[in-house]
Amino acid sequence: MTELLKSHDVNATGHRCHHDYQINCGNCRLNSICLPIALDLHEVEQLEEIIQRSRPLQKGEHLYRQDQPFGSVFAVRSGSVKAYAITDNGQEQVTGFYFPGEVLGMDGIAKNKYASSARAMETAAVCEIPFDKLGELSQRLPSLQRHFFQLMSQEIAEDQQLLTLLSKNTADQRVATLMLSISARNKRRKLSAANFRLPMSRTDIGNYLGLTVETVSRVLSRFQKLGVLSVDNKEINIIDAELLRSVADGSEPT
Amino acid sequence: MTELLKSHDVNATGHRCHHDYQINCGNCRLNSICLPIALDLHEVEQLEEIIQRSRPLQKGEHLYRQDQPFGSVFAVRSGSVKAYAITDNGQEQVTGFYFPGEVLGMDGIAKNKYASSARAMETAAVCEIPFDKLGELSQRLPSLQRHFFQLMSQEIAEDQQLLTLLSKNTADQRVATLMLSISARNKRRKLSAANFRLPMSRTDIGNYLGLTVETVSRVLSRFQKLGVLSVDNKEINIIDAELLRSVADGSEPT
DNA sequence: CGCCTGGTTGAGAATCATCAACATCTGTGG
DNA sequence: CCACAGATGTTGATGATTCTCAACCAGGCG
Repeated sequence: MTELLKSHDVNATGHRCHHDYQINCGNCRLNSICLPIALDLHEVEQLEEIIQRSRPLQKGEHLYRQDQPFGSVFAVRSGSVKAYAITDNGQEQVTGFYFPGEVLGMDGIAKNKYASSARAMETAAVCEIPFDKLGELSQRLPSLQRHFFQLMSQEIAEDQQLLTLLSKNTADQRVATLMLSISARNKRRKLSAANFRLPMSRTDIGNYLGLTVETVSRVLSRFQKLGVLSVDNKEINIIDAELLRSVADGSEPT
Repeated sequence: MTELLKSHDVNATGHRCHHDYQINCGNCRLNSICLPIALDLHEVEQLEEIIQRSRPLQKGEHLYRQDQPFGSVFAVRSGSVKAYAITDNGQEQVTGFYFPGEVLGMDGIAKNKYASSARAMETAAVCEIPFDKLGELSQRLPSLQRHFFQLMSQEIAEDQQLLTLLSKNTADQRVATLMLSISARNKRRKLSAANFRLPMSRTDIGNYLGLTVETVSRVLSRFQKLGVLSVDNKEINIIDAELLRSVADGSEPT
């Protein structure tokens, strides 16, 4: 319990230093994630010029809304964002969680309007990248064009993995996989892979994974009972990562 | 029964005329689907030059295989193709069905190797588009670049719709939605929206929709009993499209 | 302090998976 | 052209996982 509070402090500190308005792509700690390409200094400067950094968004504020005219894609700089779509028959589907360094909004390009809405799950800062300018710039910078093709391709590949998760895996496997995913993304940002705070509600987790709140809650409780991880509200502490992995890939019959 | 045979002939005829080797993008009946952009004549010619058209593939032949080095994206010219991925723990997941005019293989761009395999579900012809050349050409033709961004964005948006389907909808809704999707894609190709032959097996349908073969079979039988559609092996005849839609969106409690 | 949202836990119900038998279709070789 | 074998599809009976409904608990905020 007291252990968990410590890890929470670490995260909170991480936040504060990210809310730095002076940041640019060149010095951004996230650029190896957000722009994992060999853009040279001059090229980064050109990209720099089209990117807009606004004030941090408050929890609940929207980056964009479904059916609004598409204009920009967004890179998360700090905090976290969820994307969700409302279907014709009015049900909400969470389509993704986005952490610092990750890019969202690309589903709007096809129809020139956003296919989903995006809102901050906590205080968050984002870089807004106007897509028309990005297109122009990509005409001149082949590596930038290639990078964006890759980003979109990655989103496709990840969605397809998620399809498999929803289509073939049990509640245990889905929850375990999400925990591992968040852990891995934390690690990539040089944060703890074992301790983290979930920014989203149980309802959002369930919605994303195609499960009810109750099932998510039960699964997490069971994981705790089994000693796989500890749960204290939104604080997660992965105790036995190996076991969690074996649950996720189904080799561990829970 | 005899009625159905007739519709089958129509499809078969459609096939034959598509297996035309002389075809090019300019005269391709599918170009409004495959390239729904304002490429001018000269631009189409340039695209033309990089596209490769090989002999038709036999049923079961692969366009590409998972983990192979990524090289090209493919447009289906005739027949149909399924994409599927094998997960770490060895289970197969069908990630998509592709019909004439549709483009696949874009999941390979991110990691420079294909994230899935693709095989012909029946005799099929495809256009192979080497991606490095496409990238170069996109540098010079802004509308082509834009088109490919749109294509990939569309794939993302469609995958996310599929996520919703798997995550929130019943077996009935999933099957109904797939039938409507195939119907709509048929219609787009100026073929019958009501009568068509499913190129894929029940197993593939179930795999794609996250259901077992038995469930797919039962659902189709029930639909037939309810007078929504008629099923004769792979021949589908949509009898009450309105009812089918209401089943798909959940407003019809079957 | 108490309300309200969000989370947990329990009991019963429903959907879909599993297992099993049977039917039908396809294509191959006699 | 027919017969047979293997693959594919259908149908039924049973069972497991997850959902639904309901009660309860905890924490945050006016």
